[in-house]
Amino acid sequence: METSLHIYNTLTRKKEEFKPLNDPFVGLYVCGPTVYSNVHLGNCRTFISFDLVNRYLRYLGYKVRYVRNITDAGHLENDSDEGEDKISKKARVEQLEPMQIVQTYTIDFHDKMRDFNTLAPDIEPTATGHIVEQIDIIKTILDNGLAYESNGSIYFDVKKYAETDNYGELSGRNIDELFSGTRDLDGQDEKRNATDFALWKKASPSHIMRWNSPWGIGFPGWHLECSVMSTKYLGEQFDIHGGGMDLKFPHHECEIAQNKAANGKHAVQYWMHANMLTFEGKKMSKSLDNSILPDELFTGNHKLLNKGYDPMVVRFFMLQAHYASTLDFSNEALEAAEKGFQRLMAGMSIVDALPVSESSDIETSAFRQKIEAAMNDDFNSPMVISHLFEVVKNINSIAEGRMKISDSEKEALSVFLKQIVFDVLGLKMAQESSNNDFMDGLMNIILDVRTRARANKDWGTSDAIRDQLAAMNIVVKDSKDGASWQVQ
RNA sequence: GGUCUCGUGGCCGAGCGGCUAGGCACUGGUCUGCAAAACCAGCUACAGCGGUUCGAAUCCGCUCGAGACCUCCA
Repeated sequence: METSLHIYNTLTRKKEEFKPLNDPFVGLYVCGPTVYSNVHLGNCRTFISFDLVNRYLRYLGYKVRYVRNITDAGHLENDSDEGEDKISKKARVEQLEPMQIVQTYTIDFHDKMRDFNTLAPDIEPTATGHIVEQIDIIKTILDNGLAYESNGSIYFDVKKYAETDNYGELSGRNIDELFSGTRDLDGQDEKRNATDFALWKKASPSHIMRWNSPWGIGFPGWHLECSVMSTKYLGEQFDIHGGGMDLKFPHHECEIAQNKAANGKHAVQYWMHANMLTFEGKKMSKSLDNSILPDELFTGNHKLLNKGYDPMVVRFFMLQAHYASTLDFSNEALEAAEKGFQRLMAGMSIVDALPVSESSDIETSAFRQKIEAAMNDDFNSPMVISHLFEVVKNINSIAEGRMKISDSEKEALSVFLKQIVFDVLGLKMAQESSNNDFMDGLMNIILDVRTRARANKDWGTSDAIRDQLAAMNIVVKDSKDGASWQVQ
């Protein structure tokens, strides 16, 4: 049983005990989105995964500085040298100012992150806000002889770097194979080797996002911003760097190389990679045209969906899988998650009203120990949830008088569950489908009529009301204490 | 083609050398005018074939199958 936090480090491919560089402070950097379109569900999974990490670190008492960037420049469309900047292209196509694109999708991103109840990062820097710093680091790398200028652009010299350092240490790539596999450069290329990547790109006359630099008008390379902003806000060395699995190569590999080329240090102590959300076994991505937008999922307005799901149901669904495993998305899986989530929340909502006894059959401290052990084991949220359902089972047993709980244990359980479910897992009660007094008033009248019909054994009226409401997706639930309703 | 990961009951998904994870579905029960809801109980799976071991879903080998990265992606 793990009594201290262990993290799977994708650099060493081992689970390692977490020891912050500067306890109790923890530096956490996560690669944020490129804001050229709406965030899709797969993106959200990564950020929810690292939200769990952030929340648990705070639960453990660490003083976390969470930095997550917004990529608003420099991210090229295709090959890291050929294509157009994604934001620039969108701006050109839609005839908008690039910063309009950035603003629109940054707002969308923030809205969705709020829907999913993720904690905002402490610092959210943008690439365009750090052009000066990016130019500075390029100068340093040039001075260190690990980059070269070519026709107004600056490229990182991977081959030179690989003479003293291990390019490929994170992704497990063999540098020689990398060179031999991509040898055939056409004569036009500005780069010395195909593996070299851009630190600064010369802007063509049509390129709208452009800045002045010692090498002429241009824009920064994509990989640079993360090196620069993590160093600026977390220092040359910091604790955890996270991102999606698909950023491992080349993005994170390049980041490592840039940092080492600039200051000789491997910045990151623990590399963490969140795995992909798949649909029918395939990675959800825009290019495969199988991605789903959060709003489509919330409303159910998508050809692949039978109905809409509350953001908390989606979050719960994601937390039922380990962050480092792929998670397959389907209607069935979501419906299962919805039922499970409701069961968990129902259990939580009756804790405070539980009858108490002198003695107690359950011990909150035992649950706490198991649940913390699960989280300590590389943030094993599925295991945590499994333990929580054990707790729910006990809560229900107490409610039905088959088990006992003491007053002090009840208090402890109530506090603990809120900590784990709300603060660490970041769940909250799902929004009532209809949370307004007008609707409640109407429904009370209707259910009151039905209750009176039932009292008179007028089953025809009673069932007609129930059936008609069901046709409107309103489910009537009868219990000993009267009828309640829910929009399905 | 290269690098790597994974194949768990009807579905999703933990576990990763010995103690039947969990959720959903399903079946039975309690409750109920009936149904639904809720609750309780049942449901003993680890791709195939070899090997290591007292013992393997878990380690090793092979076979089959799937996926990711190598080009933009979280």
